Amino acid sequence: MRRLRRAELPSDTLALARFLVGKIVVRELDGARLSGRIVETEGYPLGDAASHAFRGRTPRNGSMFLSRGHSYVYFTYGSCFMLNVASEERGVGAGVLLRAVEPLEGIETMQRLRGTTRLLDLTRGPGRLAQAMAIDFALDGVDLTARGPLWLAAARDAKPRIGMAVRIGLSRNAERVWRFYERGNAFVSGPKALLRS
DNA sequence: TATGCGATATTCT
DNA sequence: GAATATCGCATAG
Repeated sequence: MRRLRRAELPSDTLALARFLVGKIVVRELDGARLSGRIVETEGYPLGDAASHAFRGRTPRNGSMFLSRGHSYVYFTYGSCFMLNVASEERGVGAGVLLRAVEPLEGIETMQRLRGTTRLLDLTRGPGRLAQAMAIDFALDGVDLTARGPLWLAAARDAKPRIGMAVRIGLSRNAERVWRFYERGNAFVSGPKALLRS
């Protein structure tokens, strides 16, 4: 697999959210390799009231202000880690949430980490995806375009057919169509009724 | 298949 | 003290 270079990443948050669908997340864990093909993302662009960066920089969201291609990992609902990709220039706070992947390598390890063998429950949804790939605060702020424990790889197959939909679980800016997904892929999370195109 | 609710901790008000 | 970029189990239809 070929690692993505920072220069390949679109420098606009929503363009990056669309670009990442079909790309691959790779997790190097104790010499083993876990990987998954991204099938669903959400953009949290500059000025978005639903973005963690909206009210400025804090200790929690600092990684959103790194240059694009760095990870931003946060914890919510008392039990779920979420993996995001910082999406703008250094000093600007914005990001793309990775909501779901399709498991490729290391499925047995993911099953152990998740405590289930059901393939569809492994990485469908942001909290599950983080658990399946052993992602926590230790991976916050990592450069995903460099060699390391977590990185992004180029797409393996042809460009996916991309659909758009509203984001999940928000109250502010909930009507914005800033979720991107691969059409027809069973690993896309959320109610089918929200898929608009 | 669809909807509802409790668990859980970090952050900001 | 309230809200939250969720999950998994429960119940009903």
